[in-house]
Amino acid sequence: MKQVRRREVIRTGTTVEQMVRAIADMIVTGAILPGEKLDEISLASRFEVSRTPVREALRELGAMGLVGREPNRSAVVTNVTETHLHSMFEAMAELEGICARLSAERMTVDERRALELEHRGSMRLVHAGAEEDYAAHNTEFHTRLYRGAHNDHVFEMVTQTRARLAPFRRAQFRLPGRLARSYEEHDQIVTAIIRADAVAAGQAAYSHVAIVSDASAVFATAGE
Amino acid sequence: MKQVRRREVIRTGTTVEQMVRAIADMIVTGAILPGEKLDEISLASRFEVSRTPVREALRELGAMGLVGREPNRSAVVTNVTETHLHSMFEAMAELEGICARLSAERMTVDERRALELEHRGSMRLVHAGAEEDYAAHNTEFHTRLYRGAHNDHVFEMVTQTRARLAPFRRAQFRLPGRLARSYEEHDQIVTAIIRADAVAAGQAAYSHVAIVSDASAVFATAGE
DNA sequence: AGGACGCCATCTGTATGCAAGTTGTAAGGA
DNA sequence: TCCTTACAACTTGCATACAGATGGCGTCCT
Repeated sequence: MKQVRRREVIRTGTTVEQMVRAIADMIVTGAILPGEKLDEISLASRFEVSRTPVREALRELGAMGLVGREPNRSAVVTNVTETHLHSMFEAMAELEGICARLSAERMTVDERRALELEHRGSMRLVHAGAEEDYAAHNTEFHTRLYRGAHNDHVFEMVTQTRARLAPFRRAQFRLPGRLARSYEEHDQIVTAIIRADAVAAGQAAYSHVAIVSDASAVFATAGE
Repeated sequence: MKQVRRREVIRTGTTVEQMVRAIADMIVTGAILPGEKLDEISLASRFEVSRTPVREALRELGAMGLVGREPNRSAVVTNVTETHLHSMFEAMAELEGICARLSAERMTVDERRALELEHRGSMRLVHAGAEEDYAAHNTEFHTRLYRGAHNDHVFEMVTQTRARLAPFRRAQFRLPGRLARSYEEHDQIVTAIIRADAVAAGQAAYSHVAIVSDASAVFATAGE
């Protein structure tokens, strides 16, 4: 059976980098679902380029782990096994813990203040139950943690891991009461960082992610 | 000035994956040095293929972080800054710590036994001062730690990080007394893992790598 | 003599064509 | 009826050709 679903043509600037980002976004945002095939010709026509740059984009996405590639087979949006998913969430928790710990030690005064402001500002989103907006805030909040660690390589790893987990985490804030609990957990992290309590920050961040992982694992399997 | 140095033709099987591995090996083993340009035409003739698969291989290496790519420029073996190098070593220490900690918790009896055997067997290499052989043992030893963590994603991250650090770590066992000290540090890690003492294993592994990092940083800069 | 402009060589980026491999399907036989 | 097998359509892998960009070098002007 063919992919009958019609896709609109995408007119970015058609450089390979932009295609990579565009396809990655589609995967991360769920416009393309895990397991779905990405054949080169369709993508080429969607982006209005030839197959050559598409192939390069797919290979890059493969190296990033977002799509799987086998010889003479279409690229496929990676459909990770449950154990691999678990390993990614666990790794994510470890990485977040590292970032929070290092942030507690290394953040500048300005960074600490900015983090706290960002965090406090999200309280009204919790009260309003604005899931979408809170999700955006959440991304920003965590990105600040990653940057605050002042370690480029850790930043790279955590960013990539987050990208690969994104497809499985989409519905996390739909869980009843998750917003409020998330805020609480952020609060512990922020407090520890302001205090420069590295151990507490690391632990708080670790469990924050670990909790989300449990919740999302349920959703990921339920959504299939 | 042209790259006058003659390179022999490489006759692998000429699939892109093999080219990626071959080029990655050259970078990791130092056959190609950081900062060196990798122009597509030369590589194509060396591998006896056209530019197309070479381009894909280079893009993949770029995604892996082994080479840098800018628009309309040759790929360049990544010449990391000192701070980035430091960040990678720090990340490596964190990852090793995680692996050792998880290994202490999760290794099977067989894995623990194999690790210990591998370790004990290396003692004679220390006494013989066999740097090359000890380096091979060292790789094997650490790989066992990575596998023992039973976490695919962590394994992936630590493996990739190690690959990117390899060019800067080549001479590490040339330092006087380093072999014996390395053995001692391995011993602490093994002991902790056998005891299933996660915290001790993590700390021992962390400092083991952190120490190596200091030593190698010296060498990396001295080698320029 | 020094600097600026422009041309040329060279390399990267993309398109297209062809060969090889894979998958789905249909026909034939057990 | 079900399984096997062969063929056909389609998709990927690679090579080649062409277009666009960049950097170096020489020339010309000041």
